[in-house]
Amino acid sequence: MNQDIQIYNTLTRKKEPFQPLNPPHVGMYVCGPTVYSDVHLGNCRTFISFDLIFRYLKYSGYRVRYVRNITDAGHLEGDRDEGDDKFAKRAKLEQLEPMEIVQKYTLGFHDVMRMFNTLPPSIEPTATGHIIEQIEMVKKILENGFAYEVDGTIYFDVEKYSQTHNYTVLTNRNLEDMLANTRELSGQDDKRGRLDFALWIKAKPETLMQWASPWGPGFPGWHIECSAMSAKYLGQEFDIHGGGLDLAATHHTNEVAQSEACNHHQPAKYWMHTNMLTVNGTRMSKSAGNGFLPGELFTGSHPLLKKGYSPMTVRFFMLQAHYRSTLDFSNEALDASEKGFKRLMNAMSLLPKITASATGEISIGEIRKKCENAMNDDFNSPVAIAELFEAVRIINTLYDGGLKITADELQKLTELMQYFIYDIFGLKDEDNSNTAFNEVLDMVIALRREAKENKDYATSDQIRIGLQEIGIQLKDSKDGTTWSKS
RNA sequence: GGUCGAGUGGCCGAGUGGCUAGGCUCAGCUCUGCAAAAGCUGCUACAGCGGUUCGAAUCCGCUCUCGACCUCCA
Repeated sequence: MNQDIQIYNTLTRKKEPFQPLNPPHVGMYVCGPTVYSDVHLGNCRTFISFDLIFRYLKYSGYRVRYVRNITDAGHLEGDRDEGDDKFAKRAKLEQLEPMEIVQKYTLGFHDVMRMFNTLPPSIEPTATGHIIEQIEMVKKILENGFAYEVDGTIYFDVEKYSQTHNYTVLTNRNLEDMLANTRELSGQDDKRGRLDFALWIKAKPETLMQWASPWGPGFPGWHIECSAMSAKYLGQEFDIHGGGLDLAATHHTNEVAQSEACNHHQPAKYWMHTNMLTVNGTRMSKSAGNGFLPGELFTGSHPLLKKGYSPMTVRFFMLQAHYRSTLDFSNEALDASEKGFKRLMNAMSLLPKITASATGEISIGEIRKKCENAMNDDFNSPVAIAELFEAVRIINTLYDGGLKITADELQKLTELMQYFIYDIFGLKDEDNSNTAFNEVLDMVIALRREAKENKDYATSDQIRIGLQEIGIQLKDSKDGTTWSKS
C-alpha cells in the first residue's frame, strides 16, 4: 500500500498526504454525466482523469470503491427551479419517452468510455433508482430546520445554513457579495433567498417523470441525488469526492451544505476537481457550440478538425497535461500526441525483441522511482510520461545494439513499461490487426526481400510505396523488415 | 461588477529559489540501395516594469492580457 501519495484538496487549497479513513479501503465518488444528450470531449476529460486516479490508487494497493452516478432525472434547464426538466425537453424534441432518452444516452456514454479504455466504476447508481433515499434525506434536512416548503416544493435555506456553517468552503467566495449581487436579480419564484436551491420540486400535471412524496407528487432536485447516493454506498463520510471544476461553485457547494445539514459533517475528506478542456482558449461546452463529440473526433467529421484521431491518441493527449490544468485543444497538439503515442507504442513492440547480455550498463530502478514520485505528487502524469520517454530512448538504443542490459534489468524495464503504460495510463496498442492480415503482409514483405536480394529495387520500392499509400509503413533494419500503420 | 486562477521557446505542455522537463516541429549529421525508423547535435523561453536575494520562470508589488466561476454545463 503506497503511503506517499499527495492529493490537492480543494477544501484546503493545498496538497495533502493521502490518508484514507479506513485503509486499505478507499471510497471515491465522482459526479457522472447527465444523460440527456451525447457526452462531449470535455466531459470525457474528467472521466479519463478520474480513471487515471482510480487506476493509480488501485495499483498502489488500495481497495477502491469507485462510485460514479448517472443523472437521469431532476436536472433542470435553469436555476429558477421551474420550467422543463432536461430529459422532458429532450424527449419532446426527439419524440421519445424520457426513459428512452436516458437509455439511449447512457448506452452512448458507456460506448465512449469503453473506447477510451476507462475501467468501469464499482457502482454506477442512477438518480431514479434512489428516489426513496433522496426523499429521506430531504425529510431529515427539513427536520433539522435547514429547509422549508412552499406549495409542494422544498427549498434549502442557504441564509439560515450560513449562520452556523461556511456555505462557500469550496470556493472561498464572500457570501455577502454573492447575496448583494444576486438579490436584485430576484425573479418571481417562491424562494425566500436568492441562493436557496430546490431539494424537491413539485410536479406539474403534465410532468412525465414524477414520484409520490410526503409533499405531493414531484421529483428530486439535481444536487440531492449525489448526496443521497454517495452516502448510501460510501457512507456519510468517505475519502474522495471528485468532478469537473465547473461543478465546484454550485453543485458541490450544495452537496456539502446538504450533507452538513443532514448528517452534521462534511461528506468527503478530499475534494478533487479536474480542469476544463478548452478550444482556442475558451472552455468547451455544448452551449458555446465548440463541443466535439467523441465520434466526430475519431472520424474527423467536425469542421474544426482536419483529420480524425484515435481514442488512444486522445487519451494520451489528455494524460500529457496535468488534470488540474486547462488543456487547449488543437489539431497541432493532437498531431504531436499522435506521433508521441506512436513512438511510445513502437518502443513497446521492440521490447520483446531485445536480447539480454551477461553484463549490463543500465539500471532501471531510478526511472521507476521517478515515475512513481511523479504519480505520487498529485497524479502528475505528464512528468511520469516524460520519464517514460527516457526509457523509450534506452529501449531504442538497446534495440540498435548501442547498449547492453542484463536479463534481470530487462525484466524490470519490461515491467516498468507495461505497468505504467497499460495499467496506470490505460493505453493500449491499436494496431490489433487480425492474423490473416498479418500473414498476408508477412508474405508481401518476404517477396520484397527477395526482390531486394536480387537488387531489383524497382520492385521493392513499388511494394514499399504501394503499402505506404494504403497506410502501411515498412521499416528496414539489419534484422529484417517491420511495419507499422502510418 | 465580485471571486478565483493563468500568462513558459514555432506548437502542446511540466516545473515554486541555484541542477536537462518531455512530446511535436525545424536544421544538420550518423546508419541505410532509397525511404522510414532510430541515434547524435543544434535552434528559439519563462507577458512587462520594479523589488527581495549571493542567486528568481519560481517569492513580493504594480501594470497589461486572458480565462473560469458568480446562470445549465465535466
